[in-house]
Amino acid sequence: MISTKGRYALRVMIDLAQHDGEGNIPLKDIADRQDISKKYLEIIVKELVKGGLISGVSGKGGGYRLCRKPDEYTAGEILELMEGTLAPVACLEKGAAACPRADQCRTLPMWKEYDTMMHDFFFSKKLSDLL
Amino acid sequence: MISTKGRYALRVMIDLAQHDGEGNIPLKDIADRQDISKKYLEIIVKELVKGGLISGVSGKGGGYRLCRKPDEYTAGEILELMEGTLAPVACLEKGAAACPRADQCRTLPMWKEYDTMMHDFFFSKKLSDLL
DNA sequence: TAAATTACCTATTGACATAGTAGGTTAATA
DNA sequence: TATTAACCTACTATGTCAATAGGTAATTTA
Repeated sequence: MISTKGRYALRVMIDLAQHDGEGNIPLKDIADRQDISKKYLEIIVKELVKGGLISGVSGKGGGYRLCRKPDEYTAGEILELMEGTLAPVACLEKGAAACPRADQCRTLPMWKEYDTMMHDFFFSKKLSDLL
Repeated sequence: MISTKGRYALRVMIDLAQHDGEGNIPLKDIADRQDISKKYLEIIVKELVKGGLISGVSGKGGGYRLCRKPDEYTAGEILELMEGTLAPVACLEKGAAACPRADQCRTLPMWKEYDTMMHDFFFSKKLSDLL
C-alpha cells in the first residue's frame, strides 16, 4: 500500500505543476489548497528537494518550484523516491541479498512479472498526465 | 509490499497442490520443505482454513488439504485473504468511506487504473500456473 | 486404554514503520 | 529591522509485522 508520504508528494508535485511559471510557491499555499498539515508537508518536500525533484528558496517571496517541466517527471520516480522502493516483495528490492531459494522458488517468476508491469505503469505515467 | 503472510500462504498452497491427492499433509512436513517456522505457519493456515481455502484434520494421520483443484484457486484470492486488501491506496479499499475530495482528485483515476490492472493480474494467475 | 500425533487456541513480545506534532534557527526580502 | 518562509532536530502515539510460547482438543494406532 502506498503511504501518505507517496500520495501527498504526488499531490504536492501536481500542485506545483498547476502553478508552474508563477515563481516560488509557499508551502502554506499548497497545504491550504491540498488540505494537508503544513508541518507534515515539510518532511515531504524536504525529501523532494533532497531528491532533486524540486528546489526551495527561503525568505520573503520564497517557496518551492519544479526543477523541470511537468512532462519530464514520472509518477514512478516520485513514488519511488518517497517509498524507498516499489518492489512488491523484499527479494526484488534493489540491492537485496540474493535469496538462496531463488532458483527453486515457484513464486519468483510471478513477482518479477508483476514488478515489471507495475514499474512500466508508473514510470510511463507523466506528471503532466495528472493535470 | 506483500507481507510474509501473503507470500508464505502462497507457498503453503503451492506445497499442498504439489502433494494433492496424497491425503492429509501435516504442517510439519510443509514447514520442513518450505523452511518456514511451523509455529508461524499455524497462524497462516488457520486463516486459510477460516477462509475456506483448505481444510484441516486433527490427530494422527491428520493434516491439511486443498478444498478444490489447483486450477480453481487464483493467486489473487489467496493474497487478498491474507493481506486483507490488495488496494494500492486506502480510498480504494472495499468499504472505505467516500473521500470528500474524490471528484476533484487528480490522482484517483491513476490509482483506479492501477488497481484494475493489478487485480486482473493476480486474479487471472491460477495456483496451477505456479507449479 | 494409553501413547503418539496433529490440529487448534490464546496470549505475548520486540522491532520497526507510519503519520504526524513541537519548537526552534537560518535565509532572504521589503 | 520586521516579516516571511524555508530549513532543522527532536519527539511521540499508534499500529503492524513477524514471529514465539505454552498450552488444549481431536484422532489414530499399538
